[in-house]
Amino acid sequence: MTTIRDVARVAGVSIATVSRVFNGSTRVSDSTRERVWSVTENLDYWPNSAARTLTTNRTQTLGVLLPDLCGEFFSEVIRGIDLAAREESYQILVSSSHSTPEALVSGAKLMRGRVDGLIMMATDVGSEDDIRQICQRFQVILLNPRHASSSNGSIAVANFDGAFAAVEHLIRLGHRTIAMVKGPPGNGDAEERLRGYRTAFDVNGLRHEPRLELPGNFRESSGYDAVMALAALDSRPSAFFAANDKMATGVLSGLGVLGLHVPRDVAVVGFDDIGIARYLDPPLTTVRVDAFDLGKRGVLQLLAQLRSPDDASRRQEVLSATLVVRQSCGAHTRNTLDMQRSEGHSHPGRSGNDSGRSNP
Amino acid sequence: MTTIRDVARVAGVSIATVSRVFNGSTRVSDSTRERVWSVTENLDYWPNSAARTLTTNRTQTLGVLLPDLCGEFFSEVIRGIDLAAREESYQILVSSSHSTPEALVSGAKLMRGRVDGLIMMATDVGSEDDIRQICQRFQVILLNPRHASSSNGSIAVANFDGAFAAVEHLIRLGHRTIAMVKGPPGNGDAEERLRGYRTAFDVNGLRHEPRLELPGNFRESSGYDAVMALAALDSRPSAFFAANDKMATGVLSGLGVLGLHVPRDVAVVGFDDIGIARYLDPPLTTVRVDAFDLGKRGVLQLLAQLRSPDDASRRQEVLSATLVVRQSCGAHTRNTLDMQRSEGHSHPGRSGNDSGRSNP
DNA sequence: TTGTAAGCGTTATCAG
DNA sequence: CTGATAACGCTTACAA
Repeated sequence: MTTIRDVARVAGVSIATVSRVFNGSTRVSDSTRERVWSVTENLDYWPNSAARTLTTNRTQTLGVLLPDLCGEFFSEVIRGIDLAAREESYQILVSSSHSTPEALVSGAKLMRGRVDGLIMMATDVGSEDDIRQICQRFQVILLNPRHASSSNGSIAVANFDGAFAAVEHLIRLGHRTIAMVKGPPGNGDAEERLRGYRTAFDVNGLRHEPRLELPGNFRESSGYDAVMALAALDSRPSAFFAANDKMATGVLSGLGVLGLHVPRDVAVVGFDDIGIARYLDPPLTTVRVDAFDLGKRGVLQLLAQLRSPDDASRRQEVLSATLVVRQSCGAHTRNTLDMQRSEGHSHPGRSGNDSGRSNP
Repeated sequence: MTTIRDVARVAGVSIATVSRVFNGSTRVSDSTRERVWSVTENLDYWPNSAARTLTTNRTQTLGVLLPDLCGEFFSEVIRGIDLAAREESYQILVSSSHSTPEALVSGAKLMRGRVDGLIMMATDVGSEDDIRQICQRFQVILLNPRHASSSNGSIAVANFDGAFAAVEHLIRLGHRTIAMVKGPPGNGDAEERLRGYRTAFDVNGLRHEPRLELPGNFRESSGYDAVMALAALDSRPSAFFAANDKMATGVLSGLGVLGLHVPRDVAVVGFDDIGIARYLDPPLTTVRVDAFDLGKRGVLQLLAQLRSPDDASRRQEVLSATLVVRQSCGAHTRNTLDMQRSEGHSHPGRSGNDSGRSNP
């Protein structure tokens, strides 16, 4: 393994000079510089980044701590992080699939000395202490934090606003009995979405009935189950709001089994706008969260923070969640299949995910 | 920033002893061990991984070099890598979005001294020299390599076999005039799939007509264009084989516009089995490549290689590509929509991507 | 069982 | 402009 010493020896200079050449110092004569470069080339020398880090305390690397890499949403977040980081010549060190706060901390420990800053998505049950522990060692940007505290930069997702907009939209369409399939208890996103649901009723002078708030766990099956649970009731809801798209898919299945047509008999709205949402039958009205942008913004804010670490004003950004109206809510009158087709073709090859590259 | 020295000083021992405690050496008295741990706790000391790397030459990190992180396929690969790595207590250092061989090399350079090995997906136009340069510095596993050479471990994708199976399936269904929408020229995957297409004809004693081989670029629009290009012809094909699912989607759009029903009038088969394939109308028959498994296997093989570096026999694995028969090829007689529904509900919450966690 | 000290491959601070 | 040399934080013989 060739080191800077080898280059220095062969070039007949000191290692300090070689180092200067690599770091673009001007205090090197042209002839020396050329000689060093040429030797470097011949010896095919690659500097050791770890050693460099030890002295400079800089890594050109951003740590990414995620609770789980499963699912489209996280993939998109990672993609956003990666692209933004690459743009700024940073690499990313990923440690994911952390299901417990302890695992999160141990992942963070391994990053000590190997990253300039951290982008972190806290777990559902994230212990505040553990997170604080991490935050006092690294420059951190929290993605979708439980509680935005001013001591850390963060990018929150407008769960409340999105849910509110979705339910208000249903109310505007004339719905009064709107069921909600909730997310898992203790999950911050789920709670905010539920709050948005309830508030939409309040604001419009309506009452939200507890019996219409059905348990769910973000999985498809719980959407299905929710429909079945309500099927027996006397006054069935005219609309369903599911706390995520997967459960909305289950709701569609359940309604199909019951012989109910969507949106003619029942309206359905989801949350997330996952890839398949527009391909469902009928295309799902949902609330879109731009996961890619979430990651990208995290990087940009972290980099800004790294550049002015003393700046105490850590920003708390909020990523908007926007209602995407398709067919499942009944707002459109067009034929469902026609719409699906035309939507599929109106932007050929222009979807955000379309890299135009081979798969694989 | 507290270091091992601080711990040693406070605990009243030498740094060597502290180091021994952390590294689980047995040659430390119980009392000392306890004292060191307690001081570590109090000082809240986290070891510096970079420094440790410098002496041990081990990083517990795997480098991942990808041409591009866009698209579902790569996300899945990353996910497979991440999960497998995590399973073995490795972190991953990602450098992606490399469009040129030079960028790939510069990404690799930055990994010098920071990874134990590399998982690399070579670019379409990957210069052999650059790749060799990288391979002689790191333990490398090549994902989906252009040409599997025995000097490197690799996981190839059975593009040829998959395409062959797809086209043969169409032939068995009675199709004789089968158009192919090709991938971009120069792309290894595309070329192999084309070869599979042609060979299926040869093997069955049929002739493949060049006029039925249409240009494509892996984007949706080129599938659409291909259909339009053939629409004018006298003897229209009874089936389309697209080199990837995105183009197959475009083909479906095009046929829809022409008023042709799939699969009654024309059969369509794609390649990749991207997430939406089963939700298309009709559900797309395609060739499935398990991207997750590709990444996972890469990690496992790399780790095996790291454990016996001298073992000259670098394995060349091949990842199978299997035909997934849905409705678009016409092999099934069931009602299309019924099938979609039942498929959607028969495995509620059990899809590979379903983490059961919040999105976000 | 513990301490001393020589690295690991760089960068950075001095003199020259 | 260039060269010694002391860090950087840790591991690991080698001694004690």
